[in-house]
Amino acid sequence: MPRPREFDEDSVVEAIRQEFWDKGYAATSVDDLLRVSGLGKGSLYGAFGSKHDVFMRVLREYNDANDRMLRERLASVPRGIDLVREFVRGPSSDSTGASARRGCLLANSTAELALSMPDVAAEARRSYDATATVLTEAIERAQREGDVDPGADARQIARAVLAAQLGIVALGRTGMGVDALASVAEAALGRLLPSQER
Amino acid sequence: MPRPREFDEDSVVEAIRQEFWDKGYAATSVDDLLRVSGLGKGSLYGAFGSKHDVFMRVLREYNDANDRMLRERLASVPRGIDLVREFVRGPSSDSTGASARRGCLLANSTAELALSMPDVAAEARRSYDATATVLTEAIERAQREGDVDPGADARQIARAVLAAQLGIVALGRTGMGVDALASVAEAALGRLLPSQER
DNA sequence: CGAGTTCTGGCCTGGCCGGTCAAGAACCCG
DNA sequence: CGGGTTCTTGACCGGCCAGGCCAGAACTCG
Repeated sequence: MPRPREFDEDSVVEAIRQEFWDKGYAATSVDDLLRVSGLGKGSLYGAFGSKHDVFMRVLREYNDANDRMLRERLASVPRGIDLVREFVRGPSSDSTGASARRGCLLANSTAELALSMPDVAAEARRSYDATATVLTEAIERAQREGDVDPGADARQIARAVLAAQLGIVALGRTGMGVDALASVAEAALGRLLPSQER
Repeated sequence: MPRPREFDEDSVVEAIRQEFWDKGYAATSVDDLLRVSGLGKGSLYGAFGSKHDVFMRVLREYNDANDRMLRERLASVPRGIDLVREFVRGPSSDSTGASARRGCLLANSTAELALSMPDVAAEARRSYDATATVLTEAIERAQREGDVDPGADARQIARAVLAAQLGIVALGRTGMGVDALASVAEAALGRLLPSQER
């Protein structure tokens, strides 16, 4: 019996995600959110709550989507080690460098907010842990497939790989060229995963 | 003949640095800066210019101090490879984890602002380049000292080490425990620098 | 077609935003 | 001790901030 919504919740979340991603949390005003979503103030607050609530929702959905994508890639990739390579090379795979400059919403948000917003820090831990878990599985598979030394601690390698990728993302944000970025990725890969068949 | 300043410029810059470091750029108001510095508005604007100007000055001095410290450590450390180890372990060396949570002012600022403030991005490139240069020198020295494979590309290793450290800093900001952080550092070090004598 | 429920747009508020400026104080030099 | 210069204080500006609120619209179901 109620009046139905005139907007699609998912596309609003996506539009708002773009805005937070580009400007950061504090630099994005609620008016910005209204502009990009096309909503009125009442609708936004009614559907999502405060600015902080919208942001947490955006961040959670972003992380969930990333983790899901990573899992799907792991299932579809020919060898476990390929996922790891893809993961580390990802940030430098855009030839224009635009997406490298943009960085990762989670990494940006953590750097900006983790100290003052405990829930952002907790969400970051949750998501990075999920990522490390998928990477660990990929590396264990790579060990079974003979691409990684079976005696190594897969979880430790996974964490080192995650750190390297985060570092590459951070460097990419400086506007450093994608070729230089790619060479960092290759250097890290070559040393973190010294497989026999490179 | 002029009236002399009543404040010490350096200690004002330091107090303001703490504030920007803890809260980020956008979340820090000019009133915050006045409060922590004890200055009146006119004095602050007269001495430093706009909020943006103060911030850039703080950031530059922070980076310069870090690069200078790294150089000094390179000069005083027994072996080149020790500097690299120190550098990667740094973020996890505070047992309480407080400084790990705080992260690095440059990394935080780059993540928050690089896209919307080109001068921040440029300053980040400059500083990371300086860091990579010192690391390269340390690794070249380590090659001469027999701690690193002399056939390797020192600059490439340096960049991979820098990326790993940046990643560890990023992970530290999530509030992840220092012991886990230290194990990431050791995993990265053990694989990036497989010296014969570990 | 009326009652009940939710959604929508935007007005309103109190306060904080970054930044300017004027008036007077503190100092040095002549 | 007076003139010149810079520094300090704090009032003030227009505008934007996040969020509250409300009047009315859109819909479903009885």
